[in-house]
Formats: sequence, structure tokens, C-alpha cells
Amino acid sequence: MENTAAPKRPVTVADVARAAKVSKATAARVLGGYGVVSDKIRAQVMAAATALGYRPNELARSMTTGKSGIIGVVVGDIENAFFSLAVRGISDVARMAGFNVIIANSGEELEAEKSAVDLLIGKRVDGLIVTPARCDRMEHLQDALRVGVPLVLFDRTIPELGVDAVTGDDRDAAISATRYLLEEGHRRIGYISAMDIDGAPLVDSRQISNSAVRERIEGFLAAQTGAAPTDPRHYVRLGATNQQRTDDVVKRLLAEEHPPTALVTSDSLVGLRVFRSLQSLGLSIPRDMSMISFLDADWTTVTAAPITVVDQPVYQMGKKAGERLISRLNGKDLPIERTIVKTSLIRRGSVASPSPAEP
Amino acid sequence: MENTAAPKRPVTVADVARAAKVSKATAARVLGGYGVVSDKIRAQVMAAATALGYRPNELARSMTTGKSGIIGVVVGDIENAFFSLAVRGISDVARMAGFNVIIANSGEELEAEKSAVDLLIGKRVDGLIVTPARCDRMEHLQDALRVGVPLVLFDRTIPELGVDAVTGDDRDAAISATRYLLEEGHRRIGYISAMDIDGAPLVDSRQISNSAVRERIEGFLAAQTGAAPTDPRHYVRLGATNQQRTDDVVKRLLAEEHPPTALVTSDSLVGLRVFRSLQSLGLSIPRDMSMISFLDADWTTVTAAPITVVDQPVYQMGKKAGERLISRLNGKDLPIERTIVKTSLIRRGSVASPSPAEP
DNA sequence: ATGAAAGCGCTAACAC
DNA sequence: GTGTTAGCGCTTTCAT
Repeated sequence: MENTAAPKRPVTVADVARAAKVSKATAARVLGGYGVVSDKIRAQVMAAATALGYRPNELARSMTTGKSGIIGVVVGDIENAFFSLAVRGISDVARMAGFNVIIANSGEELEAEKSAVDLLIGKRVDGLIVTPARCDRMEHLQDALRVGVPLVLFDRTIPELGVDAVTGDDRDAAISATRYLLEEGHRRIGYISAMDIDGAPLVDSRQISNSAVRERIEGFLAAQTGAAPTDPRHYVRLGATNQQRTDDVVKRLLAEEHPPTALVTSDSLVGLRVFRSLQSLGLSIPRDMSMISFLDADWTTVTAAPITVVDQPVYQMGKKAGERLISRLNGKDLPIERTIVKTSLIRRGSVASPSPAEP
Repeated sequence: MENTAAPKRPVTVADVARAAKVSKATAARVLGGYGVVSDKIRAQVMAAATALGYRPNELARSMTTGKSGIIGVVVGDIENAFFSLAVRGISDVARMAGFNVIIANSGEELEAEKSAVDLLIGKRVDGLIVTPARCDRMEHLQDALRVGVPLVLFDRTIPELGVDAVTGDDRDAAISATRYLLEEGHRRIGYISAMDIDGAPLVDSRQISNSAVRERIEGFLAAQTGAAPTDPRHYVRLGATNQQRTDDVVKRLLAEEHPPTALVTSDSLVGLRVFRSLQSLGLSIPRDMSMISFLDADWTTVTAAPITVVDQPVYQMGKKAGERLISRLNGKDLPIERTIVKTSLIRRGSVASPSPAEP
């Protein structure tokens, strides 16, 4: 006897109401779980509902309530372990709070980010968590604010925007990592990041539009004040966006008259690429080159010498961002806040003293 | 003078119509890009729209058209590189075709998968791509079909369901990997997977509810017919769901009277865990133990001996699944089809002949 | 080519 | 407690 046929037209509250011989409002009340209904009627309606195979139309529901129950998340690249872990954190708290998450990829491109935000607003998401590709372009984010969509920034911050942000303690983390290398005797340290601009030495850190990268570099430079024999900016290189470009960056760095004896890499993807470059150049870590990478990624524990890393509690960061947003969605009127999540240095085996001792 | 104030109440077609001094229908026509309107009026309306800062309410739009423009994707674990890559493939083709993707995590749990499917149907997704946690439970998927939501299975298949599926050539892949080990002289080969059941030796492969895992194991066994001195099922172990349980599984396997000389791991996460177990036991690859892992993951290229892997073109698989679904959404009436994507063995450095030669 | 009016499925006032 | 009635913002006949 099975389930009664294929209802091409979906079952609505009206259908259920009719079957249960009650008004639409009453049926809606039990189906929607609001208002008050007698147990008897409730049972009647439920019976009718399951018999007909009723499923609420969330669209219609959202439409009348004005809430979609969806949180929009715009990340730089979902393939990056950093973002997938963060998304997991966000999703977990979201699910607990009864929200769903819709994810969009910006590919770290401003235009894609813009249209993603636009689209999510069109879908009437209740709130937005965004990893802004650039911290100097925020019209689309102001748009979101203007239409009243709560926004939390993730990993990077835009102070002028006046919204919550959850980031790592990037400056401090970079300082710790750099100091550690300094203590181990390194005097020429390279810093490699993935920003999509040329691989030439850095001139002014303010030209870097990604606040996390910028702060990391500023910490890196600050830690070396008075300690480095030459301008440490000389060893800051951007543009490690893929393996080939990373190979170039690394090669050029090593071709310097006084090449660095240690490398700091700005995230786990760059770290992996740099590791491969070094590998293909036949350099051994930490004998020929020391290195520290940001993010405690999978691969850092299985290399011949496990990699010393700056451990960012990414999952926690995601959770924090989610919690913050959800608090706002639940009407809590909190002050704007930048949540800075502490990181720690995990010392493993990729750092050693430089072989030819420095003066 | 900036943008005119903060419109707490969003701008609707009616507002635009009023401002442009045309009827709601006309405004809707140009805003929605359908029907016919004179250029003059079109310009008028557009002007009014931008002036007021109109943004379409996609919810209302979906509500009346019955299409949400959303594809729902239910994956086992978004943190797993396998799934994030696949999602990327799906998203890319979806975006090109004008669809959005909403992702849900099942954590490989049937119940979570059920409610995810339910919820997505409630949100009126246009179609569904699901990685079924179990291939023997499909009521919720039949539900989807019953309400008319097109469905494509990913990575695993459920023949009885009669829907499209995109999978790897798991059986063949396992056969190739196993044969290769056989050719290298291995006679006792372990197979480790992550199914959430006990780590005891396998009795009957039909008890495995994940079709990909099952087929892999069947291929593994088939390849050894007549080649292995003992029943190869003895060396098939499940339950490597986390590092500790993997350590246990590996230890027990090595404690056998005749321990295996090579290991095949069912996916990159299990592979990583097994690698770590081996590492912590002080075993060197491939000297003390050979291994082959499924999936060409990041970490497999940076280990001291890079890992030989079964390379699954996951991104392509994701794209295929997306394309298939979108074709159906666009009304194409295709026959049910199981798309099997060919994999290949990438020989790197983790396989060597077993040290004490076998009789 | 444009306008008027009727819904989509649901919730939310407001009566009874 | 339960029923009645209005919409939400959009698309879509059906006239004009």
C-alpha cells in the first residue's frame, strides 16, 4: 500500500487543515510550533500532516517572518584548510543555534566577493561572516550594513567599517616566531606571503591591503628592529600564489648576495609551496634552511623534520565569529568588538642555528 | 550628500514603480528582466531603482517561481580535502550556470544526513547532490525523489535508488594498487579503512554499507585471489576513525604472527593517520613497511619518502556531478547513469620489495 | 507596450 | 483555544 502516490503539487498547511477539519490558522499553529492548541487538535493535525506527507515551505516561512535562518559566509578559498576548518566552526555553532550556513567562495577577488555579498543579501540571509579580500574596499560591506544585515569580519579587520571582527594575534605571533629565529642566531630572515602582487622586496607595509598579512609583516619587521644587519624589509617577498611563482620567489631570495638562513611563511599553503621549492632545490630542513609556517596544518607533522608552526586555533576562531554573529541576530545589542584569538608557537624540528655563524 | 539615509524597510518593486511613475507590473518586468518594455520606460525604472537602491528579494522571487536557484550539497565532512575539492568542483559549474550552492555536513552519520536533506528540501533547493553515508538506507533520498527534487549521488552509489551517481573506479583502482604491491613481492598486505565499526578482521564485505569502501575492499581481495598464502580478508581492518583508534589498528595488525609487509589505506585521512602510527612506532617507509594511499593529498608529497597514491580526479568528479544535476534541472531528460571516473596510480617512493623475501 | 488583479504558502493580528 | 483576515514581494495571467 506504500505512501499514497507522488504528490506533484506539494502539500500545504491548507491541505492539512482541510484533512484535519480545522482552520488554516490552527493547522499552521501546530505545524509551525507557535501559539496554543489543544492536545486533541494537535494530534489530529499531526496525523493529517504525516498522512499527507506535509513538509513546510521554508521559503514562504522566511518570506513572512523576514528571517531566513541562513547565515552567509564568504571565504577566500574553501579548499584552503584554514577556511574549511573555520567554516566547520561556524557551521557547528550555527547548527546548534538553529541556523544554516551558505558558503560562497571569493577566490580572494574583490569582484567575486562583492557579487557573493550581493547575492547573499538578495537571498535574505540573516547575517554575514566575511573574510574581506581587501581591507581598503568596503562599499559592498557598507551596503550590507545599510540594509540592516549584521556582519562579522573573519581573519581580517577593517576598523573604519565599525563592525565586529575575529582575528588571530597576527602581529604578536609574527613577533614570537621572528624572535625565536633571532634567538637561534638567525640574522637574515625571509618572509614569504601569497598576496597577488609582484615578488619584489617590500617598500611600505601599508601598501598591503590584507590586514592579517600586513600585521604579520609588521610584527616580523618590528621584532628585528636593531637586530638585523640590513633592512629586514629586503627579505619580505609577496606573490607566492602558486608553486611556480613560489619557486621563483624562493630562488630569487636565495640568489641574494646574503641569502636568508631562515624563512617564515604566511600561511600553510605558502608554507607547503616553499617546502617543496626548498625540496626541489635539494635543500634540507633545518640543516640548510630553517623555517616556520603559520597554521598547524596536516602536512607539517609528517615531513622528515616536522615543521615548527604558529598554531592558530582556527576552529575556535570560526566558532567565535559564529557566536558573535548569532548573539547579534538574537537581538543582543553588543558594542563593536575586535576579538583577538591568541596563537602559540609549536616548536618542532624545522629550526636550527644557522651553519656559518654570524658576526 | 551620500546615499539617501538608511532604508530600514527594504525597497520593493512597488516603491520603484511609484518613483518611476509606472505600474508595479512594468517595474517588475524591467527589474526581473522578463516580458517586454519600451527602452524609455526601462531607463526610467532603472534610474528610479538605482536611486532608491533597490535589491530584489530573492525569497519572494523563488516563492512565486518555485525555483530557488540553489543546489544543496550534503557531504560527509567538509574538513576532508576530498570533499572540499569536490565541493569546489560543484560550486564552479554551479556558479557558471547561475546556481548557488548550500553545503551541509553529515559527519557520515545517517541521522544528520537525513535532517540535512529534509532541511534542504524545505528550503526548496532545486536539486541535491549527496554523499550517502550508508548505501542501505535511502528512505530520505526516496523522499526527495518523491517531492520531485532531482538527486545525484556522489562518490558512492545506491543502485536500487535509480538515480545518477558519479564515483571513482574504486574496484579497479584497488586492484591496480594491490597488483602493484604483489608485483613488488608483497604477499601479506593490509587494508585499513575508517568505517565506524570494530577493528576486527573482515568477515563478509557485503556488511560494508559504504559502496566506495566496499568496492575498494572487493578489488583488494579479488586482486589477491590465488596470490596470497592466507585469506586476505584477515588483513582488512576497519575502524581507523581517529588517531588513537588508528594506532590500535596498526599495532594489532603488526602484532600478528605474520604481519603484513605493505599497507593500503582507504583515503587520505586514514593514510595520514596510518603514516603517523608507523612513524611513532619508529618504522621507516618504505624500508620497514610499504604503503599506498587513496587520494593524492597535500601531505603525500612532502614526506621523507613521498607516498605512492591512487590519484582520484576529485575536482573533475565534483564538476561531473554538478553538470549532471544541472542538465536535469534544465529539463534534459537523460537516462539514469552511473558515471565512473578513472583513477591512476602515481608511483612515488613509498613502495619497496619486502625485506625478508617470501617463499 | 502597459496596467490591474490574483495568487504563491505561510505567519500574525485580531476577533470570537 | 480556534477561526478570520491580511498581507510579505514577487511573478503572472488577463485585459486594455
